[in-house]
Amino acid sequence: MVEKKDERYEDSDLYRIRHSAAHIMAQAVMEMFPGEVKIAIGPPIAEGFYYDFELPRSLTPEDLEVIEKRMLEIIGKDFEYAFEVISAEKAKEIFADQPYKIELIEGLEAGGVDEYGTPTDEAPEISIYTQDTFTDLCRGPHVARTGEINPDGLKLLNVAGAYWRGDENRPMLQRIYGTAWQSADDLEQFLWRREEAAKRDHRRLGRELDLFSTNEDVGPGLILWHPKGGMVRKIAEDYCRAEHEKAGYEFVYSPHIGKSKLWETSGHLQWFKEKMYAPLDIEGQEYYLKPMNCPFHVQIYKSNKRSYRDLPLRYAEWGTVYRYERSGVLHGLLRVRGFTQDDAHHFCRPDQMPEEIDKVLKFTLDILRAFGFEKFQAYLSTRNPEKAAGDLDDWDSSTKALRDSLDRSGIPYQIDEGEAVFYGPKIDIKLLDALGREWQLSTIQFDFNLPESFDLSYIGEDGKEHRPVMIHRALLGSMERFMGVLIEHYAGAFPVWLAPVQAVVIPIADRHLGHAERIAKRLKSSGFRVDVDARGDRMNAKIRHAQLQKIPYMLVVGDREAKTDSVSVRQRSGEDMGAMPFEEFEAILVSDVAPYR
RNA sequence: GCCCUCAUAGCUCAGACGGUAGAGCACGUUCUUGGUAAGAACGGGGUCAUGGGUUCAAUUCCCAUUGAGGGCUCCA
Repeated sequence: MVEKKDERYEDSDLYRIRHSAAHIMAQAVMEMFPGEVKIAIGPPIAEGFYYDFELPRSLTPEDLEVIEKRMLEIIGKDFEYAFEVISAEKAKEIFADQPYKIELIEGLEAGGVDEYGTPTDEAPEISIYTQDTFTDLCRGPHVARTGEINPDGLKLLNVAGAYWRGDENRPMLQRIYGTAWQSADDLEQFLWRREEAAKRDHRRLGRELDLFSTNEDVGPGLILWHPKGGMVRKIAEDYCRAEHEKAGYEFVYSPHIGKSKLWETSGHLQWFKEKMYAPLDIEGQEYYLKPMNCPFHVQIYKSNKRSYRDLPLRYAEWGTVYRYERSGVLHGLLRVRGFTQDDAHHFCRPDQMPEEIDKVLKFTLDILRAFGFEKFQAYLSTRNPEKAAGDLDDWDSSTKALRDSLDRSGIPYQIDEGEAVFYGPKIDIKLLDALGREWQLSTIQFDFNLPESFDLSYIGEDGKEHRPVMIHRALLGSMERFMGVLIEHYAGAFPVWLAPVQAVVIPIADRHLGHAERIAKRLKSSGFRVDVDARGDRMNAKIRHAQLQKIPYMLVVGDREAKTDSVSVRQRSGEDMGAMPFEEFEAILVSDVAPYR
């Protein structure tokens, strides 16, 4: 990002340039299909702009070249942007043959929402911008003249389908994405970042590093973990389990299916059914594949009378759940149909709640930091009146409890109005990766619905039954998504503690194989993951192979090393650390992984 | 699910007016025994995603299905 820090994007020159570029694109498209184009909206977005059109035919990449060429001509003519405030009647006249614009104008007239559907306080005035032959309904702002757009900073990117107003019941439009920058350099940097992101794509790295795959016969959205990916995941899980144990969690296991009665009681069949798979018939009883683990944990809680002295109870499970996702939304490891949550449920007394939320928030951030993530943004999701179980007081008090805890934690947060799940408000934590991209993993959810519907209780100091409160949380979220994020964050070059192979021993000639095997054996017996590259290739090829596999250390051994029981160490950064005694290298490995043992 | 695009060897991709296919990498064998990012030769490997249709003939054209990619929407 190159915007100035304290300036809002909406106020920046870049925003005007992109907004204006969108208009110029619309003009070019309208000229391409005279009288046949219905224009929708075309705003600037984070790194560019788009415009949605209804067109007589599908656009091709060649069309984009033509449109881009025409845009450069329009820019070259240096047309002025004329701004005018007009009445709704006049606007309807101007856009008489543009049904989408008419709908927008009617929306503006009614007030309350702006042209992009965002709620506004006062009824906005209606304005138009005109450049050359093209007039668009628009509140601006724009650059003063088309010539202010740098033609070398402009590029059209791709075409995609998009529903009018994002509503799948409305017409499907064609959206052209483009980007515009102040300089050719900025554009180049942007394209470089895109390329870098493509290189880090976890689907590509998953194949190249032999971490995981999917398979047509297995089914879409279902992941097969290969030994290398499985190792990374195991290390991550082992580390987390140990931390959970230290933090007072107990481990439980639950089955993958449960009878329909369970899901009726829990409310899932009422609130979550569209994400659940069709039931299985077992001896005339209906069973459902689990979309969540909570009802099982609740039953474990219920298996005994609980005393106030027992609380809080924290049940953790790496539980694999299955949820129906529409085929078009599946994406690598990030959006799948079967995934394993690092799930846990806390049962506590109401008075323990604030402290419990504080603890789990801190625990979450500690774990994420351990994996190398430093920047976070939290979101507090509040009640959705359409989709909410339980009574309003509970929602209010629990939302307040979450907000108070966020305030105490000091991490920045936003409110997501109406985004809560059916059983309670929640905090979602998103993290920023090495490329500054935002990912949602962690979720901490208040749940007062299940204690109620399963009639949970504990015996208080007063000898009477009381209702416990429940927190439902996943820290890494799903292991699948987390691994996807981790792969992209590190571009596949996992830190030593997570690397599936931490070092590879490379014998220079066959006669050094014995020494290589001995080195590997000693490191393995100290608990390190070490391979010997015994293939018939030359040393150079083996080093190249290890580099491409992003193995942290390459240990070259030849005559000199065999004689002195040493290894020559090359790091995957390319740095040659030279020869060192075996013990010295082992100490390096030990210190690399020390914080995680 | 919807719109658009795509599917040829394990991977990345060529290919032909419709006449059953090729490269590089990977894999195997042999030669080479090397000092920090690819040594060489030879070899095995494809029902051209699946099912229909058109045709003398389909991997190629058409339809459907499955899967993948870019979006919309949604979320862990």
